[in-house]
Amino acid sequence: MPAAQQGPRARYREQTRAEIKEAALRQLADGGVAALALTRIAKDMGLSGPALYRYFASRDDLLNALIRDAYDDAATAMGAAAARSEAAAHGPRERLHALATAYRAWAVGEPHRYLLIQGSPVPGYVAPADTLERARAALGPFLPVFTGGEPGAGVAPVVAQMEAWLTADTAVADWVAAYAVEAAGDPAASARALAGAVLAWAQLHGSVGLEAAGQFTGMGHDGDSLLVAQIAMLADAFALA
Amino acid sequence: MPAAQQGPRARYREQTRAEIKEAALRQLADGGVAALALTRIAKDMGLSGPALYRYFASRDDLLNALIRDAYDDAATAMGAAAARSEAAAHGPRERLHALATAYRAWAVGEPHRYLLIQGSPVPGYVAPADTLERARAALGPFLPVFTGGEPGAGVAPVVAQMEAWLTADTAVADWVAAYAVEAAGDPAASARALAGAVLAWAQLHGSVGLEAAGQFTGMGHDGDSLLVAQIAMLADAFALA
DNA sequence: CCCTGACTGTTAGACTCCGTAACTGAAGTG
DNA sequence: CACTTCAGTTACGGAGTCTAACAGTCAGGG
Repeated sequence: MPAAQQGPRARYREQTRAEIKEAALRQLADGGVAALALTRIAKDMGLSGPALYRYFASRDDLLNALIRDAYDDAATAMGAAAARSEAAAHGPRERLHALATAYRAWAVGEPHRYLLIQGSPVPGYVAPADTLERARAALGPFLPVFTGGEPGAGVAPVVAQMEAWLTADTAVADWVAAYAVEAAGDPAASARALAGAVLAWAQLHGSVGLEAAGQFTGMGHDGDSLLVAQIAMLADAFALA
Repeated sequence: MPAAQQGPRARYREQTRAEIKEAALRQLADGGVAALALTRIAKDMGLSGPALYRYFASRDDLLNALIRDAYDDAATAMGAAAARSEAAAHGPRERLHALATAYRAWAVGEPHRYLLIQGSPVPGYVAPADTLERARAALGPFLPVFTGGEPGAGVAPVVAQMEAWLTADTAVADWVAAYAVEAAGDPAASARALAGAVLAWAQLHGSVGLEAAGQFTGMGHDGDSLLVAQIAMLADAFALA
């Protein structure tokens, strides 16, 4: 829905919202979530304090908007990587590699945004419903990679659990069906896909999350080779070609 | 150094510091880092605001103390698990399993403390020097597990990088030598140990970090089976017995 | 035994930030 | 052209960090 012909007022409003989010991301980049202060943003923009409340109901509201944007951004990055790899007629192993690399590139390119969506949440925090959908869009491209895999003994329990989850939660089943089209109607293949994607998520968060949090600074390896090793293990566990 | 015969004043001081940290952990547990407020702690303890500054120079100082404690706690938990597994004469694979399970148990038992040490840091934050040492103490028990492994092709690049790191950083070499006594003087075995430990760290953070951050709530699997699958992959990659 | 000094606590206050209330001016809209 | 909507303002209350100045108290040396 392009806000183009929404009237000049609405357009200006969207523009200002975007400008606020830009300033917020700058503050986020140096100083973390704690450093994001509405008053400071206002000062940066030449506005005065409460004016921002015309655009965002609260600091949390702004933060949620940033989270949404980050998910969307990550999802499009992953979708693009999937399309590229698809176009290159890669095999599953190579596709997994491409997706993982894209994931890491996005995350370490903007670590503050990665930490925003995958970092420490407030204990009481419950993500808005659409967040779950966006997260699924970001991880969806991993699903079709594993449909043709042959899970080894180590990961078999996870596959079994996923099969149960698929029957219990239709939303998840729909998600899997939407991305892993080959597996549609095949419970075993769907469970494989889901298990692979979840494991990929965990593997990725392992190295990428630590790297984004700066835990690797001063260490004698680069995050890329670590990630490559992790996804190689995962590909082996599913006997990907 | 037991503060027992340090005079009654110093003893009382330590006791109050501990009491403050307790209250701080309670606030941390429900509400996250953002909810930790010195004034509220003071109110909880029947004190009034600035009194706490007699015990901690600042909010950050208190936070650092909590981080130190958390590392120490995690390190002793891991050390105990290692000792238990050693006593049971477990093989490397079983030892890895025991260590990983202990790691997860500590982390999900007190997720706020795990997130405190492995979660999102402030961008400009530089850990105090002793933190690195404590982190090494927590991860050290993983080192000896991998000395006898045979790294497969997927993880070989990481092993190679670790070998280079070991020659470049004597502190790391000392750390490895201290925990992986079998590998002392054997560069290849030391590199294997280091690579295994770093990969184990990444694997663990993958599932445990996501679980501690609450990302698995409402999902159809338990964190334990995911972790078990991940360490099985790692054990396979090093061909552990 | 008492006196001194260090230590623990207090209140007052400066500063920052979030968020609300009430008001003002200037657009867009009928 | 009148009217309404909306963006912006100042004023304010509440919470939090931290400093400053001051008061009571207790340990330990002369």
